[in-house]
Amino acid sequence: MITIKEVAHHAGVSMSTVSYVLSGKRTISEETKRRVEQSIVTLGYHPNAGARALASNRSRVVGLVVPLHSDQNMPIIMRFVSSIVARARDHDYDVLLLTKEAGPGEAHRVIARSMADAIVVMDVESADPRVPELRAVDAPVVLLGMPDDHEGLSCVDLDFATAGRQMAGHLAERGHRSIALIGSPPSVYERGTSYAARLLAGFQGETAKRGLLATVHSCAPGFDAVSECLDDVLHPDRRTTGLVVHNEAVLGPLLLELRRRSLDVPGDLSVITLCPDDVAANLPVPLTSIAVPAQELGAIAVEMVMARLGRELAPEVRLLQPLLTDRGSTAAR
Amino acid sequence: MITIKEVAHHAGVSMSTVSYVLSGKRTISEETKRRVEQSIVTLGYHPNAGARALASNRSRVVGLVVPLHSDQNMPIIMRFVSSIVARARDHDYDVLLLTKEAGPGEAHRVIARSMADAIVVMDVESADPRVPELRAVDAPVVLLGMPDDHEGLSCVDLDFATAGRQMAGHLAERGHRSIALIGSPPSVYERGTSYAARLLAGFQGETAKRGLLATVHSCAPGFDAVSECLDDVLHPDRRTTGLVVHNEAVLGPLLLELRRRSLDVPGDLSVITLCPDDVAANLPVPLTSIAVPAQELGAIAVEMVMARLGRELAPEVRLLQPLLTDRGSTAAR
DNA sequence: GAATTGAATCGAAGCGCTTCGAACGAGGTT
DNA sequence: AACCTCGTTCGAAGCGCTTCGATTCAATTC
Repeated sequence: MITIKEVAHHAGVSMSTVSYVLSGKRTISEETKRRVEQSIVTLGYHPNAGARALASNRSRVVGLVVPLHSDQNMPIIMRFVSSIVARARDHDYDVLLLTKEAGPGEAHRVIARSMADAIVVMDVESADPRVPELRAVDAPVVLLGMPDDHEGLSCVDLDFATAGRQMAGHLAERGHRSIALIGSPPSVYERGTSYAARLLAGFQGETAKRGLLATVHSCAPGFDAVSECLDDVLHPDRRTTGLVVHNEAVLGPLLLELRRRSLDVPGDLSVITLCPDDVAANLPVPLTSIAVPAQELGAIAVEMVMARLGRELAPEVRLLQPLLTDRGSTAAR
Repeated sequence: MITIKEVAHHAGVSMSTVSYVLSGKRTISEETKRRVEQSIVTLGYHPNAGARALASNRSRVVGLVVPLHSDQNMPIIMRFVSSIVARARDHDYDVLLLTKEAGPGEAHRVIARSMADAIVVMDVESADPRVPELRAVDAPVVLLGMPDDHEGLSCVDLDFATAGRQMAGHLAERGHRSIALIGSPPSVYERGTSYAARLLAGFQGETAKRGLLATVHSCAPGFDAVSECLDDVLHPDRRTTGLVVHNEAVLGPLLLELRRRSLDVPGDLSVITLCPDDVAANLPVPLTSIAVPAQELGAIAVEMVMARLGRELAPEVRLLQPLLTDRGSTAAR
């Protein structure tokens, strides 16, 4: 293993000079810098992370708590992870993979052991049991998702309430008077998943305000469940003409089932959804949708965490405003 | 921060004694051990990972290279990740998240910097460009997937050739004489995805051996592509009675299209597939299938990597034997 | 020309841990 | 009584890096 000492010797300078070339924390003459960098390349030097962490009291690692068993939304979770890793690397940070399933102690463990300098937590729920423990973690913590009680914690999320309002409004403006929200399986609501509840609240607020007839349906994944749910949604009494779908896993089967029933989108039924843009665009019928800006949310989370690494910074909640893309799956009536 | 020194002082022993209590590398009297453990709890001591890594030359971290952009199969990728993290934690190892997209240098980087002790690589392809670089990494490396040239590297994978044979055999034994393999889109084969090619080889070997009439079809996702593909598969000349599907994305649309054509499974057509068990079970028609044992594959990968951490061990290829679950979607004729 | 300044570099003291040889008794052997 | 053994424990030397004065030397100032 090549050490900084060997580099120093090879370049004819002291260890500290090499260190300062690497960190840029003191001015080094161009000439010396060049020689040192040359030696580093020639010898193939790689700084030892453990030694660095020990001496500097910084690991250059962020811990990321990922829900690995989450029954659905895997693709979108991956998008978050992917953007978080990429942004972290931009800051020359690596990502330590922690799982939600391993329990709440994990964040504390990696911080206490100085394995990571900060924590990003995904998939935070309304009444997330992890919140108290996270509040006690002695390092910057940023949550993706917004628990009801987020005092003292920094959060980033999409403004789901506004999204719910927007989607209901979009249909209302096109003359729909009876619309339905197809949401996640009951388990998701029971678990108190914050985003589901907030979207629901926004949806119901808007439909009430506009005096629409609105129904809400939980839907499990799988063809049978979808078919059953549709039976319910399309009950003739209600003459439902618009669907707001907040359940990515169900989109494919739902469109299949509509086709099977010879219901045209948007001729017979208008459909609007909230899901990643490429999912909405690549369905059998492209859907008008609000995107979950996973990329941006992840990037913001990393920025927030990085900003809090050096200095003490007040906790902050950032709600991204939804953006609606019209793909022609909603019609006027 | 509580250090081992403070623990030692509190327990009235030397630092080294505390260290040995923690590592178990030397015998310590019951009495002393008890006192030290008590002090650790009382003071809330957590060993500093950097210091430990520096002194012991071991990071207790494994690097995991994950394909984060892979457009499909996210759920199954998560299954792998999840089992790998869990098994690694069983060995008191943490997982550093590296992305396939960040390029091949990543594995080398984290090893050279002693950020990780070993590497697990997911989603390895036939002619994976990463293979040469991985071979040069100075640490245990285990691949999930089997490149054509895997000399000097350890690999774990499902035995796709046998799976192809089994599925063809399963239909043959039920009296089918003309069967079709519906595979992935051409792009997958062109990319040289190792598993697709191996399954194909097994399938063709078995059908040849048994003297069956066998055709092979690439199929893109989407309704139209599936319908077109089916036109081809069901060409009257061949009187195809059995389908082997190796393309998870196509399963739903395929079954739907068969239904639309009033073809009963398994009455008119027997279908067998390779996909995760819960996918096979939750389709409109539950399908007899071979599962991808992600859990086991991940666990084996971790075991292999751990086994290679202490001692020098020869590279090894482990192919898990496929397990077929009958869900009644194939009939005798 | 002595004093001051400032840029560039050096030296050494840690950071918190592991590990190896040495030390120390107590008990058993000759 | 001198000598081993063996089970426990201690001391100290690093592991490779960062960082904080201290130092050097040339340029500038009075």
